[in-house]
Formats: sequence, C-alpha cells, structure tokens
Amino acid sequence: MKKTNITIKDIARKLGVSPSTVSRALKDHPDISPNTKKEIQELAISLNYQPNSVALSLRQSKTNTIGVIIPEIAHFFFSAVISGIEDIAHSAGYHVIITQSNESYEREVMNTKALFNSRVDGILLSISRETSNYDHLQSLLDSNVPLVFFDRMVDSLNACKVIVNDEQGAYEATTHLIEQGYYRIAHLAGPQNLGISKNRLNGYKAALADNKYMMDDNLVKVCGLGTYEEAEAITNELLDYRFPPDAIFSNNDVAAYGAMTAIKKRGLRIPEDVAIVGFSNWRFSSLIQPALSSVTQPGFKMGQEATRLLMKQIALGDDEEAITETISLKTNLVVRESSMKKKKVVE
Amino acid sequence: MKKTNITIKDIARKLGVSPSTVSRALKDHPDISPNTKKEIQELAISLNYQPNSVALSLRQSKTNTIGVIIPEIAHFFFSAVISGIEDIAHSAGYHVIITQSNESYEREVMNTKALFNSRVDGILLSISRETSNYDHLQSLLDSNVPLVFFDRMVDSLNACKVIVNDEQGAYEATTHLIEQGYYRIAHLAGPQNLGISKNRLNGYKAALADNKYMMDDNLVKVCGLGTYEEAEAITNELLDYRFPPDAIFSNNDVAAYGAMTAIKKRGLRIPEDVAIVGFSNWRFSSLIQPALSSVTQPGFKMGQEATRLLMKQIALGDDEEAITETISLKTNLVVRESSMKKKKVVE
DNA sequence: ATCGTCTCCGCAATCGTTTGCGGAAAAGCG
DNA sequence: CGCTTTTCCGCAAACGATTGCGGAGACGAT
Repeated sequence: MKKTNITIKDIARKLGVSPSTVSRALKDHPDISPNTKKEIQELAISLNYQPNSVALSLRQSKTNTIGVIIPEIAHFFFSAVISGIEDIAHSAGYHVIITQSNESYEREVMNTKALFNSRVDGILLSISRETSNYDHLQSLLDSNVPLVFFDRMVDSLNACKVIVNDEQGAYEATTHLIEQGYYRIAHLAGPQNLGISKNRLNGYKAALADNKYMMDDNLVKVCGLGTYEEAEAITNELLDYRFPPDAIFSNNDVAAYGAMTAIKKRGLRIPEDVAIVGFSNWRFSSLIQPALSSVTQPGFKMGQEATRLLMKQIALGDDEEAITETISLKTNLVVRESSMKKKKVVE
Repeated sequence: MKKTNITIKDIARKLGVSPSTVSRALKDHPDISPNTKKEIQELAISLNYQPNSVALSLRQSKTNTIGVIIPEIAHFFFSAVISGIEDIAHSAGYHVIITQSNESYEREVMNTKALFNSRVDGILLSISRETSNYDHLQSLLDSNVPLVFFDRMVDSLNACKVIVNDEQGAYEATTHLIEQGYYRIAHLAGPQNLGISKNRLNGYKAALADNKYMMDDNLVKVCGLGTYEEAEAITNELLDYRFPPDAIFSNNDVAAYGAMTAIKKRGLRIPEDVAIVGFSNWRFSSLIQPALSSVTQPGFKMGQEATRLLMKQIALGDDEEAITETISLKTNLVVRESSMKKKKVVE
C-alpha cells in the first residue's frame, strides 16, 4: 500500500538518462534528440506521470493558487461570487482556496496568515462584519501580496476594490416606481450601521428628490432583522396610515416578501393597489406570486472582475508600481409583475 | 517593490549561524543553547518570519490540503456541505481547495487531475450529472489517494461514501401523502442515471407497496432537466389523464414548484385537490404559497461526516488496509401546507 | 595529563523539478 | 587527417525547510 507517485527520476532511472534530460524531453526542448524524446514521452504516458506541482511551486516561487476569504459560503450572493472567481481563475490556470471567516475577526486573521503561509499568489477578500482592525491586511500589502477586495471593502487600504453600486440600484428601483405612476413610495430600510443599507436609502432619497417628490420620513421604516415576519408587521403599520403608501421599495427580497404577505392579507392587489420592488433578486423572487421585481447584484460578475484585477496584479513585474483600481458594478433592475402597473413588456 | 519573504536562511545569515540551527531553534529543539534559541526566536518574530508551507509540503510529502470537487457551489445544499467540510478540515489544520465541475464530465476529469498534481492529501467528491465513466476516479484510488464520495456516489468504486438516505426520505414523503388520505400519488422522478434519483423512486415504490397501493407506471414521469418549465409541462400531462393524480411527490423542489404552477393555473386547489411534496427543502420552499412540504437533506452534517472519514483515511499508515465505510444520513420530512389535508399542527 | 562525556552546532542529503553551463561525441569542412 | 561546429546530454545548483550524523570545544573525572 505504499504511495508510489512516479517522478522524473523514476523515468530517468528506467531509461538510463539523467533527470534533466527527462525534464527537457517532456517540455519538448530542442536540445533533446527526437529518439530520446519519443522514448521518454511514451514512457511518461504509459506510467501516467503527473508532475508534482508542489516541487514546481517551490522552484518557481509561484503556486498558481489564489486564496479567497469570504464571510459565508452558504449564501446565494457569495456563492455566485465564488463561481465567478472560479470561472476566471481556472481559465487562467489557477486554483482557488476558499476560506470562510464566518463573520469572525479572529477567523479572518487566521485565514490570512494561513493563506500567506501557503504562498498563494494573491488573495480575494470580503471582510467580516466584525473586522475593524486592519493590521493583518496591511501586513499582507507590506509583503507585496496582491490583494483585491470585493463587496465589503476597506476604504483606508490602498488596494483594488470591486463593489456594487447600491445607491444607483436603489435610485433606479425608486425611479421605476415613480415612472409607473406611484406617488407615495415607502422604503423598508436595512440596519443603518451597514454601509450598503445606508447607500440604498440614499439612492431612494435621491430618486425622490430628482423627481421633485417630497421626502416623508414616515414612509421610511427600518427593518433591523430583515426577516419576513418583521417586514410583515412593519408593513401593516404603513398600511394603517390614513394615507398609506401605494408602493414599497424594500432593502431586501425577504422583507419584500413579508410586505407582500401583509398586503395580500388585506385583500389589496399587487401591483394595482400597492407595488413592490425588492433588492438582491433572490432565486425565489421569480417564482412567487406575483413575481417580485428586484435589483440584481451581479455576484458572478463581481467574482470575475475581482479575479481579473487580481490576475492583472499578479502578472505585474516586481519593479512595477502596484495598481489600485476600483470597479463599481452596476446593478440591474429586473421588472416583474409586482411593480408593473402600466402594460409593458420587459425582460 | 521586490517580494521579500524572509526565510530561515535570512535569519541564519543575519545571526551568523547555520540554517539547521535556526530550524531547530524555532521548534525548540534541546540541542540548541538557550541563548542562541532566544536570539533566533526574537529575530524571527521581529522579522515576522512565516514558514514556507510549500517547502514543507515538498519535504514531508504532505500538503495539509484537501480537495473538493462539487457540481455547483451556488446551490444551497452544496454550500451547506462545503461549510461542513470547512468546519472539520480547518479544525484539523487542513486547507480546502474547492473546484466546480459545473455538471460537466470533462471539467470533473480536469479537476481530479489538477488536484492530484497539487498533491492534495485527499479528495472529497460528488460526481457530476454527466459522469458515467469512472476511470479518472479509479486511477485516483490506484494511486492511493484517499477519496470520499458525498451525496452522489459511485456504487462500483471501493471508497468511503456519505450519502443521504434518499430512499427513506422518499418513503416518508410518500407515506405522509398516503396517511393524509391521498390515493393516486404521482412521482416526478429525476434522471435515472443518478443513483439518488433512482433511490427516491425506489422509496416511493416501497411506500406504495407497503401500503398495498398499486403501482401505476403512468404516474411516474422522469424530469430529466429538473427545471421549473419542464415540470410544469409534465404535470399538465398528468392532469390531462382521465383519472389524474391527487398528489405529487417530486424529486426536487424546483420541479415541485413547477407542478404547483400547473395545478394553480387550472384552478385546482393545493392541497385540497392536489397535494405536493418536494425534496431538498430549498430556502424558498417555506416562502411560497402555499408553503411547500419537503424533505430536508442534512448538508452541513454531510460535509462534516465526509471530512471526518477522509481525515481518518489520511491518518492511516501506508501499510494499513484502506477503509471503505458508508455513512447514511437520515433525511427529515418538513410538512407544510402543500400536503396538509387533515387538520394537523406540525413543525 | 589523558580520556571520556556533554553541550551545542554545522555538514550534507533530501523532497521533485528546472536550467545555465560545460563537455563528449558526432558531423562538417578544408 | 585535423580542426571547428553542431548535436545531445549530464552536472550541479537552486527553491526552503528538515534531520541523521559527526565533530569541535568545554568540562569533569581519574
């Protein structure tokens, strides 16, 4: 039961040549005679020789591997990002090591250290919710490890970043409701300590302002938990108003779904009486009745762009200046029944 | 901008000692005098020395890394599995390399080869939908690479397997429908080249048989794609029968949702006219109207168990016989409105 | 003074692969 | 035939860390 991985030396011994010759023959080096070359290559195939990448990495100080640190894998958006990362990385011949911080600062630090020790060629990172000290990341930058942030980034650090333009997404969603003729548009906001929630609220406000709508603070309700039940309760408060909203833009799809439930339970129609637009375009959003309009976040594309940036940085010569690009990805409003008052063919 | 990873040699040079001394000092070897040891350790810390794991891997023929080949990451069940894998692997000091086959045979072969080349210490694998040739896996086993299948496994291969007891899940789901008083129960089956689909079909058949229900082949329809649209169309065929089914057990939740749509479009009520039970308990299943009964698969636990098995195998001495355990995890039926004809409080 | 015994450290090989350099044999040329 | 050129291949060092072995010097014992 011995592990018997065949090496270049094994081939060399069997053929009575030196390892260097084998190495050269396998990569079609002109210094090797056609005969020897053929012999070696055939033996290599028949023995199913597979080069040891570990040795290669050591020799070339290049692992062809990138590391990813992500808050949570079991999350649709992040798994889409991972797929995007994989897509680009693999076609560039890179492996991907995934690690999860589980929203823990300590885990994040451990992971950065571990990835550094395995000498990955670069790191893609979305910081954990807990992280507020960035020494571990600064030390990566100091060691010249290519680093790209995605989604959740650190403003103060001098690195590449790929983010989603939440404000623009919220702006478009709100504008869409305005264009559909709704005039009293409420917003179910997210917890305001999160940058993304704030940005979405800002986009909502900006759209109202640009269309000369008056801002009514009573129409903005914070859903701290973002759960279905909470949103249903809060929506009921809104509907109890003397002049209730005729449209709701929600910070996320689950809350939007809670709002839909509250509306339907009162016998109101969607979108005739109250329209709904969500955020994130969860998978279920196209399946529910009525189908929920939502703002898609380009997770897959984000992964791709972040990886492209990383590849660019890795390819950089040691003497060249590091790049610090920031890519802001456009969100995309997917209009479905829940907000289509006018007859209109979309999607 | 030179990449300046400090090595043991750097420390040795700076202190005028040999690399061996540094190595020993850092691991507290008794051969080194306390003075030297202290000096070396302090310098190592102040230089922020991080051992090069690549060199270590080469030296010890052990990478402390395991590879995962998974059909698709952006899938709730599989990301739960990954989390379970990470959980165990990390606490055992292992890294995890994730690769996706995207349900493609070719990709799967490429990935196994790549993982083998990086000399991972073991591989966790769920085969792609396309895979029907297992040479690449056999060759892994021949090379003595520890291998554990999860979820989708290959019966004929002699390796560890962690599976969900699909048959039991299907049996319970079908039995539940029978207990609710439905008497003409159809099954939307999955592609029959997949073991899991076959097992679910078998569970369905067994439940019918155990309850003296006659098996009617017309009520079993294969949904090869597993998409929403396909299921809707196929369900329409079923409903067109002179004696249509009054309950449907679906091989997966998306197909179940397609079936629900077909039923609702005909003005039939769920669960009064037709009941539905799905499989996998997707996140949306609790949100749709009516909420969909479904069989949950313990993804996180599956990842944990598979990784535990792999660790056990890796720890095995080269002379010991390989183990070939199979762990079967119990599923759990979550009953919701879509199949609750009788008044009953569940969940 | 001589020998033995510790203490502390360095040499060199090793993991598998690559690559600059140099050298032997073969071939070409006058 | 003698010389140069070409062809083909091996030597050895390198990547970074580990480890068996051996050796120099200090120290104690006889």
